[in-house]
Amino acid sequence: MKVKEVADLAGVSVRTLHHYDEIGLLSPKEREESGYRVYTHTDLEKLQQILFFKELGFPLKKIKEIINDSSFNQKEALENHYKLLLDKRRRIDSLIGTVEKTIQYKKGEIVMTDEERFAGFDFSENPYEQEARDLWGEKTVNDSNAKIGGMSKQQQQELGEEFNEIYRKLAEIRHEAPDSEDAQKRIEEWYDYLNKIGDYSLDAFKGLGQMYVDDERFTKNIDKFGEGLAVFMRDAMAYYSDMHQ
Amino acid sequence: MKVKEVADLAGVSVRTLHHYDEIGLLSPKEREESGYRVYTHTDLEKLQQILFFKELGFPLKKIKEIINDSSFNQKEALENHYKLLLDKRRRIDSLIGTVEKTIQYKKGEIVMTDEERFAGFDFSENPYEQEARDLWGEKTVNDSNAKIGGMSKQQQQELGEEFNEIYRKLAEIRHEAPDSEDAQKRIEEWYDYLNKIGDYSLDAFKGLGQMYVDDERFTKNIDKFGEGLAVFMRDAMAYYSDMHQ
DNA sequence: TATAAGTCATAACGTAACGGAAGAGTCAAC
DNA sequence: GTTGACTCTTCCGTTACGTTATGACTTATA
Repeated sequence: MKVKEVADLAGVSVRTLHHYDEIGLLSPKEREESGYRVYTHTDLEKLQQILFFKELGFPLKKIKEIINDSSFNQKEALENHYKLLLDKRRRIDSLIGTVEKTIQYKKGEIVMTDEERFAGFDFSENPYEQEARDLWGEKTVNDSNAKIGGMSKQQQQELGEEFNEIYRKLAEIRHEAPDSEDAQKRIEEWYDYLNKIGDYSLDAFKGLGQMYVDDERFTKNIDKFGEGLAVFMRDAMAYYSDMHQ
Repeated sequence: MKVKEVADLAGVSVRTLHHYDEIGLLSPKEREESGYRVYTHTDLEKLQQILFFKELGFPLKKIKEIINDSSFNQKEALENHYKLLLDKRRRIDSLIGTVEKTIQYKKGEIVMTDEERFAGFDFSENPYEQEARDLWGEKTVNDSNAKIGGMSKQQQQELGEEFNEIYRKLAEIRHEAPDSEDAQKRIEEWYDYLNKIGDYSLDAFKGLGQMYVDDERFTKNIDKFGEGLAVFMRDAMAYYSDMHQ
């Protein structure tokens, strides 16, 4: 399918699809010799996913992180969408209630507190946003190590790539012993990398590793690269920092 | 109430309230000697209205036009909000249906057309957006005469002011005869003004006047400045163009 | 009553997700 | 063989705030 067909089908603009291509969110693999974008069935499925996330208020950057993640699970995602859409409907219902009340109030039939007047607007009041966060990981793998905050977005993105690279490499060798030469070499890379961002003492480094196992949000995100990676990293990081004191 | 109280109550940021003040959407009348903004009860009611419109996807500029319009009717507005929220809920329901179907599809239980895959996303498919437009006037008075498109936003805004000015003046004299000297002088201003934007022949000018009466969207918007203004303008414009052929 | 914590103000720059127009190539149809 | 409908890339514009930065004001507490 060509771009306008897709746009009409999905109810988005051609410009939007171009934009999604630009930012690498949805880039149709194929191009005709003319240079025209050709969207396959799989691209349509992906677009559907994207639109679900968008409807639920996720920023495109986050959407990209989520669905490009190798461990992204479509079925799980759909079930989460389902939950979040129900929440959203509840919010709308709450707003409808507020409108009804306000109409009555205007007629002088009831009184209304200021709080009631804003019921349904306040996102923080209901679990909607929080739930979304919980379902998809507080801040995603990319910035889960904080500190990154103080850098330019440019720098962050560049680091993000390397970040994922290191995780992938570690995942590959996660069944080796944490104190093996291979593992320790990779962990050193990890330590050096972290110190390009922040300032990690060996102790902090060790503590961070422990957190990978203790904090389930970290565990979940890290294990996306491979089951058991968090534990493996904790052990390798502990060994590394003990050895270099 | 001071700004943070309001922000917390309504679930918006302080910056948002500052922004609304900046653009003149919601400017608390009172200030303490310290310069602090003080929001009254009426301001809260207005904020509620604003948030309803925002929830329904109206841009702030349009919201400002609507609620600052002297003819703005709160009760009517609330009833429209109610309708539009119901629509929105239907859209969510449709999306929920789409998720359910997609899950079944993934399980291999059903087949799914590409159209079904995007049901609920496409705003143009359901009457939601169109209804919103109908309820609040196609493009509002400001740009209902098209042509303005080819100008910088700056210029448009400047013209917008004058635009409203002319309408107001015309409304003041709308009970005089359309061929009176007064009326014809004002209509000439109107003609000159239009030709600063586009290129209106006298015939086009006459036709435009007729449209003010024939197209109920125009009628509605124009008559906001005063009941019967559209008819008055049509007659005055017809007379004017006949006289200057 | 001093002083720190919290809140307020303005100002100015940054960002996200496109919109819209320009200029040029492509494709199907008549 | 020329329209008319699409397509491409490029680039500037816009909306609705977010995010500091800097300085003044208020309030709770030592």
